Amino acid sequence: MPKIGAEPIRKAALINATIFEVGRTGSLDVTVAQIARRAGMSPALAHHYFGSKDQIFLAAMRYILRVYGGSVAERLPGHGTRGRLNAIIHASFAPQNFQRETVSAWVNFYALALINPEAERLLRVYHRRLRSNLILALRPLTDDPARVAETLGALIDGVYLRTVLTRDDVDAAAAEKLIFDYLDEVLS
Amino acid sequence: MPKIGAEPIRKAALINATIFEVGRTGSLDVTVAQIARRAGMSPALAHHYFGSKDQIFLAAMRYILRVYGGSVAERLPGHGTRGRLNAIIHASFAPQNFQRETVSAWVNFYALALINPEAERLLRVYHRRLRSNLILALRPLTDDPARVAETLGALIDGVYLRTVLTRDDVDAAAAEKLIFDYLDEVLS
DNA sequence: CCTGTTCTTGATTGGTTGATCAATTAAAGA
DNA sequence: TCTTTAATTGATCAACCAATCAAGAACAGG
Repeated sequence: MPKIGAEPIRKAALINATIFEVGRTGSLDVTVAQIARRAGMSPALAHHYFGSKDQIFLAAMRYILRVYGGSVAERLPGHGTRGRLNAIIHASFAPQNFQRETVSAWVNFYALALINPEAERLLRVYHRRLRSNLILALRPLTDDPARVAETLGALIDGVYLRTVLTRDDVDAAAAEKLIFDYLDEVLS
Repeated sequence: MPKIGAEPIRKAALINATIFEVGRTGSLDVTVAQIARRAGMSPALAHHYFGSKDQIFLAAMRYILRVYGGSVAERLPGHGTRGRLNAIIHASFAPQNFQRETVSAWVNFYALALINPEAERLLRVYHRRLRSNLILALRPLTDDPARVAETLGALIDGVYLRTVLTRDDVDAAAAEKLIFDYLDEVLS
């Protein structure tokens, strides 16, 4: 079985398995053995490719952020005056982001960012990128794009968090509507 | 030493120690032994009073929510037309909420709510109470207090989360200003 | 002084976990 | 064919942990 070129395949499988297991258990309290078994290999191999459990988590977090970034990018520039804005908001409330695995990954990575400097750095990068995307989208629509972007970014995070944490029936459409209502009010 | 009436004192000490240790480590990955030692007793006693580690966490979460609720209540009704509103917002961004222990407790309890039904219930209660407080405060200020309350609540959560997660220098004043700017725009 | 209750812990246990390492298998290259 | 390199795992270890329990210590009430 040992064919050369297994590394990227194994790593991808481990990242998938990590997100799946974090989603299934709802916490970062998953063992390397669980992850490795889910990915169809021995725990020793997982350590071989990633070195430590922390590195596995960070790779999974990078992947989640990359997917989100990609989902924004592929919707840009969009159509119309608010095309860019709509694209970003729509990406943020895409069904993908409400899947159990994604939700759990985000919330737990937030917690991870509190103790792991690299996780914190990744979160910062994500925030910066979202912020500059929003400012670019808002420039033709308001006098103070920076301020509106700051508010809008926080609002997106807050609405997302409340939707996933305190709703049985996740209503992405309602969440989006709340954002657009805000925009209708603040843009004019 | 075994004086009668130790239970509430021991429990309080354990709750304090729990919040301290969760804050220190930045995660829920603290042992009962750590908590008990910090509270100046044996791990066995902690189990004796709370039954399980989960119950200790939930008691700590109840305490955090109660403190926040109290900090809102003691500022109400406030002065002037926006008195109630100012009070709630001011309580949400009080220095206490930016202490390492409090921040870590909140973020980790968010994650806990994903897997522990009782934690989720507690979070729901908090959200409901904040919501009805906001609606009451907004009734004389807008035609649609429910919608503004929903937005404002999410905005408070989002701004708080971003402030504590992606800032080295926590600037509570800037966070508050962002909230008030939103209100100035949407009210009137 | 005696008895029941509360308080308290040391010792223990059954189970788990991240990580290491030697050893095996198979492909690639010369 | 022979050698080097990548892939892969079983076995294992040292550490840690939540929970239990029996037993001791001290107080209150009678």
